Amino acid sequence: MASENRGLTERKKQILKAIVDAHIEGGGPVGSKYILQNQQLSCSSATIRNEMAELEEMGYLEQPHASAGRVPSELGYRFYVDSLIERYAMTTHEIAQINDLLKAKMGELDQILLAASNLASNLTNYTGIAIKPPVSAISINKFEIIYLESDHYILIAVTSTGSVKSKHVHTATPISQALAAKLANVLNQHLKGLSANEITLPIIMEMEAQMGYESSLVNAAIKVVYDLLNELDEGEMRVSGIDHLLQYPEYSDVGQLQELLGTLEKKEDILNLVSRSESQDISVLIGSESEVKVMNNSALVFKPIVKDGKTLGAIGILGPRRMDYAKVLATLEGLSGNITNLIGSNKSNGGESNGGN
Amino acid sequence: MASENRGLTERKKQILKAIVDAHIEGGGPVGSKYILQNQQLSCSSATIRNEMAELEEMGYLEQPHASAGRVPSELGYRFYVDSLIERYAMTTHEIAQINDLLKAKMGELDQILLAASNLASNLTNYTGIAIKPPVSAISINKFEIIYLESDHYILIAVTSTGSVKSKHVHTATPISQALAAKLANVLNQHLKGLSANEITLPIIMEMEAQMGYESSLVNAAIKVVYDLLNELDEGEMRVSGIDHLLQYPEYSDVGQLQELLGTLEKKEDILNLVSRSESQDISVLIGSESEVKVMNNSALVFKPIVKDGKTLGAIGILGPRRMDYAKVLATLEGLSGNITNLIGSNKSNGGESNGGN
DNA sequence: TTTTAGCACTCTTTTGTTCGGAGTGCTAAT
DNA sequence: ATTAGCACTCCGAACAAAAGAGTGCTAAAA
Repeated sequence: MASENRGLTERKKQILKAIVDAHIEGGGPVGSKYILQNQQLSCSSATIRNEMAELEEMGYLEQPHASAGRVPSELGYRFYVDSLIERYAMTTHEIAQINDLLKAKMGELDQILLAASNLASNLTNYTGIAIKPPVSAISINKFEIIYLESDHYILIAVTSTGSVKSKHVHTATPISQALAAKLANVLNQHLKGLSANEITLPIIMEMEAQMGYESSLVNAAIKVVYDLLNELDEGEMRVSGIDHLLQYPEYSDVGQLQELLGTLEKKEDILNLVSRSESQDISVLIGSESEVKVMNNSALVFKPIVKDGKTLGAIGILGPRRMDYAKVLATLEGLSGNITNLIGSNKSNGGESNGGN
Repeated sequence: MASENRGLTERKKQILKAIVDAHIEGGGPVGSKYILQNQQLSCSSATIRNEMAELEEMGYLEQPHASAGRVPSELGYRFYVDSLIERYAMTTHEIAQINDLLKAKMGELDQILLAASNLASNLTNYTGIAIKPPVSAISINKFEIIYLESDHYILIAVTSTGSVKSKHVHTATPISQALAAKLANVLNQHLKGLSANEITLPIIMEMEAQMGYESSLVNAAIKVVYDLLNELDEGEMRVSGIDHLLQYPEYSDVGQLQELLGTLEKKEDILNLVSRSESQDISVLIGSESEVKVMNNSALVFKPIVKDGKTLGAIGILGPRRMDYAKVLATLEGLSGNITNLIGSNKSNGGESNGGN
């Protein structure tokens, strides 16, 4: 394939780019005459027609029906995105908007991601996606217990990613403030740094032994810890700006739109897709490149948010295959830069924060 | 109005109900002939036509155009919901589904609500909504500080509603474990039970005085507390199953659908609507009854989730005005019952839990 | 006085037809 | 290798006609 790309003459590239641009702009098939007008090419429409026929043969273009113009194929888009794109410079206004909104939301990572995807959606007029990938092999770095009543305490856990989760626990046997402290101690001693499947029976037994008479508390606590680790494992995804999709004619077909919304609701597919991507850079998935069947005439662009080598989340854009890639890429790039700044700058007074994951 | 309702003859009621039922079923206008066939009435279509004309005059029916059948008006639906509805009995299968899913999700209230709205959406085939109303005048019952490093601690707050919020704090001046404990102490002493606007300067001053040399810590902490209270104040709303909407012809008009999705995205309107409702019972808002302009041909049904007299959240259903009210009401009723059970039963081993709001 | 049958009328929806435009492919000339 | 020209194809808009559904009204029946 790469060698074929090389094989494209300068003029073919120009024509291909012109077609993709025009199709992104207008949505319909693009004809030879149109290109001739909106592009300074020193040749006639007939020549363009010939070139287009060749481009079609090579797989970069498609023809909806015999006497229609050409539409970029998946391969055509891929080529466009990979090599023809003109970087879109964000306006200062847009940059200011990003700064304002994200600064204001400087809070939990969830909130930042959500705000970012919202913003991305509004800036680009496509659908925004905020993703928190499932954190596999997560562990707990610190336990803390808040004693409330004789049968009621709150178990708090600080995870290895720095986020804090809590759970209310109601005990069958009465506890005291001191007992709660002791329990916290035992938990910290034995479970620190362990992930869900590293908590083995021997460890539990030892903890029970150490708690003596109150060993029943251990069991309850362990169960809660386990639940907690599992919850952290789940991954989340939130979508914003679906209404934007409706403005594009490709989604005026109710059936397909419904299918697309369906996959957006199910979430697993996209969540998998994003978390399986090992690249830390922007990914562009066009149409059926992404095993998710439904996305045939859609494209998904996303950028992971990375800190200290760990992927904490991702923001993305979902839109029609003919989306304005230049703008989308620039927007995501800009946003992710801001987010990374925001969560990287630890020396503030308010400080970065992570609430319940 | 009530007197007008009274004025409806038995036959008029029967006809009205038949029309609403038929329209809910089919979606289109309902004609006199159709009613005659699907209803055992001892009269002819002409009589029915006369009755329908009268019902229209009284405001219960509408005619899309001169020679079409009749469609229930807003008033017609209202009457139907208020007095004609046959309670829909949930199948045991549905009940089992509810139990399974909710039990499994027994975790944070957010999660329960979300799961419930999801379930409601699937059971009814409309769009589900999970709402956490803004908790005005919320206060913090307990502070706790987890010391991490010399310039980094986690501030944890247990709110009056029992949920737990946390924030990482990075300090400008170095702290110690002991100092962190002292700070927690001061916070607990002075801020317990206060809402955001009850934290006055004198209180802050006194706290600073009490902290002596380390008074700068107080300021930073207060700011965090303040942020935290504000975040709690926000209210949240999540939507599931928008794809269901597309199956109803009333939403095949892209423009209107887009508007509706727009209001769903904005959230404030619906959030206001729900939190302003003082009833603890199921509310049914039909069309323009709810100031939200867009919902002209939609209806919103929601049920608050109440515990100890406090509204903790709400689950709802959004769908076309001609929705299957019987089923929707029964589903929400069933779900809310289960949720109330779930969060009410405090004496379990795993226990109810509230993570970061 | 209420109900009913019958019929004329209205409005929508569907279907078929026509027609123009846009765009291509091909061929022959440059 | 490029171009002009032309025949051909296909789609979609516009229009007309027909079919269907349902009403309102009138006059007769109960």
